Amino acid sequence: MEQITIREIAKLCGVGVSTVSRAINNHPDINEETKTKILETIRRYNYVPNNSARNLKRSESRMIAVLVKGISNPFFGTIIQTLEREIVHDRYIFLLQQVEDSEDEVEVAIQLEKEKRLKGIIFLGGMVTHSKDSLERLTVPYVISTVNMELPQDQESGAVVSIDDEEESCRLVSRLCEMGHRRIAILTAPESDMSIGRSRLNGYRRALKDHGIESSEELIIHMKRDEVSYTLDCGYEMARELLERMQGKTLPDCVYGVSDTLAIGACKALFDAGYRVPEDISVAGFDGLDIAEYYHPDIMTVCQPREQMAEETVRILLRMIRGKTVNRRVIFKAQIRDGASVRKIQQEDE
Amino acid sequence: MEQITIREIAKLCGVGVSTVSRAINNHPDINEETKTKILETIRRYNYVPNNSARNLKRSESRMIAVLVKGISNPFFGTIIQTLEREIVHDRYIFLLQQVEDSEDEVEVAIQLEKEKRLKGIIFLGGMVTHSKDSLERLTVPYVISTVNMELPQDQESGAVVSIDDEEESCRLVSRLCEMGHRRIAILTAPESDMSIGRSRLNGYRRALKDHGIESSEELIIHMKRDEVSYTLDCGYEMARELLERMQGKTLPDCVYGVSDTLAIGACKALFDAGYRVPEDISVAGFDGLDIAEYYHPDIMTVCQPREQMAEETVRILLRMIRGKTVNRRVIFKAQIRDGASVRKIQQEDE
DNA sequence: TTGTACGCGTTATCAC
DNA sequence: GTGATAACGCGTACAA
Repeated sequence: MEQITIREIAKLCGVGVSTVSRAINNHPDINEETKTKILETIRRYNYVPNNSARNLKRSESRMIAVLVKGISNPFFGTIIQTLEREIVHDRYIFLLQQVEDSEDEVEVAIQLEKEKRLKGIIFLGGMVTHSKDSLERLTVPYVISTVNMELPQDQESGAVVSIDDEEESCRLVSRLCEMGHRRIAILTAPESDMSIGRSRLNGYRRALKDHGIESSEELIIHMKRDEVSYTLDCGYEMARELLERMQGKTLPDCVYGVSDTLAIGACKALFDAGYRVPEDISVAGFDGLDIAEYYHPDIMTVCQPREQMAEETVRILLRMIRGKTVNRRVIFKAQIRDGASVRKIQQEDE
Repeated sequence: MEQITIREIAKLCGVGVSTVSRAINNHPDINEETKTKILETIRRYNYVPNNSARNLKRSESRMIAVLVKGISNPFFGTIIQTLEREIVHDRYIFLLQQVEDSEDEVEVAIQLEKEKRLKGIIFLGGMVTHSKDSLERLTVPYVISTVNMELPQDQESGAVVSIDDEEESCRLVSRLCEMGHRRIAILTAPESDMSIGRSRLNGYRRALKDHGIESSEELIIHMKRDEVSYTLDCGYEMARELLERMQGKTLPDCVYGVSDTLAIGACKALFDAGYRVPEDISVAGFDGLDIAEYYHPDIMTVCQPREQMAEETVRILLRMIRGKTVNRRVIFKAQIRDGASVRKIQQEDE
């Protein structure tokens, strides 16, 4: 299939290639008449400029890329929308790039930066551990969003926007304790995980300790097979395992899933086993997904200020692009959203 | 920031650029020793080839692009995963490309095809109406997946894989009728919509007619403001409107949301209004999302065979790429998944 | 096995 | 206002 090029358009119009280029790119110094004629033949012949050639030649673009690992994660939905809105609002071009689980997001970023002459980069998800060596190879500003990562001190072109997972998890569990819950089970990431699963587990442990409750290993359910997967399925399976472990023992007062999806999956397992939520057992989640609010009963959860975080992410990135100094670490406060999935336990229970 | 190029690597190693190129691209005809030396210096200097230049020069790639409109739609989650698995399995490179709501997916495809020298294209979502003119400009095979679109007869390089939305919707509503429901409300897309919302509404109408039930306009709720948005919110709002319309009248037996998200949103509105599902009113959905199964009560729905459809999509595309003839229109049969959200109504009700 | 030279399709810099 | 022409960075005939 013969691809038509700018040269042929030029020939067809009896003009030089640079004139065609001017017409395409809305340059001011061009005769309106010739311009319309050129655009006309471009349409007639369905000519489409080759982006690779353009990127190659162009010294810069106004493009900001959002690299997201696990794009089907419902947590990212509104965040991506907000990022896009803000980026486009500032007249930058928005590029959403999916990163495979097996890929290294920083490597992808480094390649993309060259390929598209990026102005800035936003990382969403992933980023558990990254040597400063690889981050140093980025030559444009970047923001790591919704992942509470330690940034090397000398990374002047990088910033982090997130919540404090451990702290918020601790607050949630404290709240549960204050509502009279003492036997609180947790569904979390594999033992090997060093990301949010770990932080939220640490917060859980700290809250129990603060309330003089001894944490029991049998109430801590980790995902199997070292696979991090915050899915409904997974929550279901983990709750099943919990119930199995509990045979012959007293049921926990409450099950805390470190993501809303885990919590909802757990609810299903409890219902299937004939329990009621929250009458027989309470359930709490984390993240503040819409579905947690729409579930019946609605799930008590830690609501991350996703829109604000996304807005702040873009704000910081743009400031860095413009060479201004910024706060390189912004930790948002989350809000506990009460839900009917957690009941208040009478003091007489103790 | 000085970007290092292949030429400088060549100079540093005291070899020609072609030798460096050979080392990068794993060409066989190169001395192992020089190759390792080159790769070593590439690493030392953090050289990264410019993809734009590569794409420009390369006459072909082994890349298949998946263009998805509305990437955060949970319906696409497992489909995308399956597509990727199958594409990678056949040793093609998978590229996921988001298409903005405001963009024309075919235009994006035409550009991308040139830029990346694509071998094939898969469209997911969108594609409501497309003139054959624009589709004709694609020079590589493509498959429109999960959208039941009419393809112009002479489009030899295109195919469609989907379900028959009208038929399946009709089957679902017939099932509801057979379970004793007569006053069935439907929550669907705006009147202007000509895509799945329209088809599913048509199926609803046909089923009622088949069962000798007169369809009542007041039981048909369209989305507001001509915005197509299959969200929980939207389902909630529409159910609220339905309840308002029903003041002083008998409640419908059942609410049918043309997507599971709408159905779940509707449940919330019903619960908030003090009704029980399904005791006071039944609810049914469409699509077969995981969350419909995990919801409490679990939602009766039409389960699209998403994995099979995704597999078939790739199979067809690969056959086309290899120049074989294919069935250019594959309509899958969906399966009604029963759920506790719909109750059986005694015949005495009539 | 290796190096030279050309071309991929475009934009930018000049002259005119 | 317009047209040559030189890059952009890489892959690949072809010659060595």
